[in-house]
Amino acid sequence: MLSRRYLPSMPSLLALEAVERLGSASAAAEELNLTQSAISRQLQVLEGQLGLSLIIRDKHRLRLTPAAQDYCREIRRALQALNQASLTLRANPNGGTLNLAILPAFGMHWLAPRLARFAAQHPEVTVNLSTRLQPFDFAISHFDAAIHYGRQDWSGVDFLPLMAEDLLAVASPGLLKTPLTQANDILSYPLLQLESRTGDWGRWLAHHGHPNQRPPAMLFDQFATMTQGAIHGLGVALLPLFLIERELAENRLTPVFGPAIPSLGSYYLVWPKDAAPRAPLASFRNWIAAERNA
Amino acid sequence: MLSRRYLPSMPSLLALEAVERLGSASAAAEELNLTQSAISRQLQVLEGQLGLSLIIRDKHRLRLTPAAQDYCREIRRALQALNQASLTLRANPNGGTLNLAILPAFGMHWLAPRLARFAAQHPEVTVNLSTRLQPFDFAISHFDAAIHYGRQDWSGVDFLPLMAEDLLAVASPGLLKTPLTQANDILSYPLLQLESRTGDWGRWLAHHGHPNQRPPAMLFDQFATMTQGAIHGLGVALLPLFLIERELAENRLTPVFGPAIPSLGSYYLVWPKDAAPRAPLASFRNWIAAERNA
DNA sequence: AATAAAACATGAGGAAACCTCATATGCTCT
DNA sequence: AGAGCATATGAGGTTTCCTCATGTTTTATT
Repeated sequence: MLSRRYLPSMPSLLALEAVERLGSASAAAEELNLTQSAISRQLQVLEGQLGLSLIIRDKHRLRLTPAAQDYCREIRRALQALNQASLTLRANPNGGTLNLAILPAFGMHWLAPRLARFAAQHPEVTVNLSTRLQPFDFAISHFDAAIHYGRQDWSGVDFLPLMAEDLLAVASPGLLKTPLTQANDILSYPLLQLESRTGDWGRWLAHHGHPNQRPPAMLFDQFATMTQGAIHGLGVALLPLFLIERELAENRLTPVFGPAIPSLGSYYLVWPKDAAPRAPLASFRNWIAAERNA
Repeated sequence: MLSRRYLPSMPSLLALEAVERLGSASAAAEELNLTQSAISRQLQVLEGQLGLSLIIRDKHRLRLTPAAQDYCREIRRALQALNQASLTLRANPNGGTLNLAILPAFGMHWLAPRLARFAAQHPEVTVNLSTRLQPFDFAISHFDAAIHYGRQDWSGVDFLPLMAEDLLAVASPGLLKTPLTQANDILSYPLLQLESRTGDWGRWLAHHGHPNQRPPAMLFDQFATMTQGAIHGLGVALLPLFLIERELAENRLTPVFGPAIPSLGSYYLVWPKDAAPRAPLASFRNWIAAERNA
């Protein structure tokens, strides 16, 4: 339960936050369209209410104590959440909001082109997209749902498969002087790999008859940068087909050896199993379930 | 930047939050030690400031609009964060706070007995422990550090190995009528397994000369419940030695076949690579680095 | 059906919180 | 030394917040 007694007032929190960020009461006053006097008093009020001193007044400079800096970190996050929630509500007074975590590559290539249709069908829902590179625990995030890649090895969630993935070994057309005659030859080139998918090259080699290898590779955190690396001749990359159709068509990337092989994981829409049902999520689920078949 | 203009006042947010939770303005007034009149006015103020109506006044009952319910969900979280931060600060005005995510089993058996020593050495640091079953992305959580289990396959983090783990196949003493003569025989008993470690039985069998198996198993989300299941004769479990020393000593669990085998992963202290340095985390890291060798 | 109980809205007015202005004081830099 | 800039504070005005008292409508009870 929230007790009114220990919650500081909004102006005092804003004052502290601005002072911490801007380094002086005067600067904070300017940002908040107040006088320096107001800031000074709010800081005193806050210290009085919390019953401790937050600020070391040292030769007419304001310095926050370490504890106050920690405190500031927390309240800033909370204030931003309040601000964001209020702005979202103003922007969209009738419908709901859907907070969706996406994978950057999938979001750009698969979801983005389709999302306009969802927005048209459900103008009452505002979709907030936020990019995450890794699966995460819904219990500590504020997302209604997420796009994950993997093998359904998540717990406490329901999911809906969206798309399988095929991986093709590609490189810049200039990289290979002569075509490869066997898969193993690829080891003489630098290999590019996603840091979240470190087994892929081993699987690719096994698929072509060279099991139990775990070749070293340059690591990238996102497909986008890895694709750019491959285009610029950094090495051979194992990339999802759906991401590089254009690069292949325009001959900026070219297959190196063999056909595309199916990826170990797939893309899923994932949402927490025990969350209270919400209309925006239900709409989105229904829409995406229809969309993935289209 | 936070603008004062769109941040509602604390009293108005508290009023909305309480009304949503308790269902009436009168009840909210009682909880907040205010009059019903005050609540009624605060709701009007909030609606005026946001420029929309949050409440459907239907036959003298207050019902929140769907958008207002969504809004409420967000502000409640933020208010609780503010409350929590303020209370923590009051409780510990001089030192810092360390927010640590732990794995339940490791936290109970390894960390808890040692943590008192850290608290004694660093009375200025308050440690907040929070149990998480899975690794997570620091970018969306508020943790300073975490205890993870795995094989260092995380990105954007630094880590410190804490402890390796040995797995022993155990069961209730009454479960096996006759001792097993070969590892394979274990397949005639129900197997218990952690849902986050689905490869373990396969690895155990391979270790005993039966590769490429992936036996079905009952899934548990935590070691604690799985241990209880094993004790009560549910089947054979593969459990970390350090968790079941007592159960073995008191003969509530007994080894089934073979010695303990090393686990694929280890326990690590993990913290975000790019976070601003903080004294509490540094102290904790130093302490735990010394502790793990003790 | 009448009545009591409970819920919300609102006018009036006081208290508290918040802010500004004016001014004092101390540090810093040239 | 003096200009410039920083914070602190007394005095006083404005706004926000809250209560009291009262009225209206709904719901429950007798």
